[in-house]
Amino acid sequence: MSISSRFAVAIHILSLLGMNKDQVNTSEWIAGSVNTNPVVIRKITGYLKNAGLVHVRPGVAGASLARDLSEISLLDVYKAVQVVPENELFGIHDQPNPACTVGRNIQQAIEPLFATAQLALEKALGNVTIADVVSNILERERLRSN
Amino acid sequence: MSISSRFAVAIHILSLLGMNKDQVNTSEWIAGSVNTNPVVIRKITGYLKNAGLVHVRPGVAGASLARDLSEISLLDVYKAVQVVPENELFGIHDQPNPACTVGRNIQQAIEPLFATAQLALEKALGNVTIADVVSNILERERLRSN
DNA sequence: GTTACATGTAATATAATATGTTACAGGTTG
DNA sequence: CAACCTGTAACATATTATATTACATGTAAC
Repeated sequence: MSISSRFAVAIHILSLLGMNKDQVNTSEWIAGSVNTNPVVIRKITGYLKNAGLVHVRPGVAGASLARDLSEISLLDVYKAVQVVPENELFGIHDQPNPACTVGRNIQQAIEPLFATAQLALEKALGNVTIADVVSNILERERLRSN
Repeated sequence: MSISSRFAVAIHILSLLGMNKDQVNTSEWIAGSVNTNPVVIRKITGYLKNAGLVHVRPGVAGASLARDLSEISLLDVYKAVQVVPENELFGIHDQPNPACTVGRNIQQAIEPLFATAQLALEKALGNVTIADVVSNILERERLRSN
């Protein structure tokens, strides 16, 4: 099973906001680019707002960036949209048998190992910003027109 | 959402097999330690068998290691039990709008970034073996008895 | 202040998935 | 043959992701 595409959609949204700073980006308009329902966009935008990444206000059309794209890492977005429960990228089976040596120690033995792997993932996400994503998009667009 | 605990259970199983090499480890016995149904164990053991990590035969009681524990990394197990579709740790929304600059480039722009993060995760998992896990378990067990 | 329109959010529908369980077919050993 | 195990299909249940409808609330323009 994969990590929710909500993460990818959030990146899509932020890229749009960065490229259309002078436009009014309504949830319906964004939904048209992402190809989903406006409510889905509003929900995700809500996560981004709570994380302080975008500005949105009830009744006022459009979302806008709260920070420069170069100051929003993929990790910021990843955490904002909560696609993975905090420190629980890897699920652990609960209630192993305490009467067994392995059973009564496995959870604590595994936990730090999983945490290390998770941190490696997060560090990689922290090394990239949405500005990088937009640069990449623009580069690809340039190549298309040739 | 977290990665299936099937991964953690598989580590549990292999740890058991390593610590009880002289015993006959039936699916029912293992299930008792993991605290689940024997069929679940047999299913996971099947994955491990397909990956060449354990020996099991229809009709013959017990599973056993096909390799030394020090030669089974968490990454081997992770891949064996297929808790994540190949190269798709991160889900991507499909069919973004091709009429939009972002829509028609976002997938290809994001893909390599996600791949890099995924590789970082896998590399971390590759650095640890089941032997390390068992050592950790034994160390914790020693501390308990003091 | 009322009209038009946008966001926020609850409620619901549907599909996919994880986990557990029953049932049983087929293999192996004594 | 008898006892027992693994492999696996079939099914139940719970959880989750995504989409959708409906509507309450906020804002701005006229």
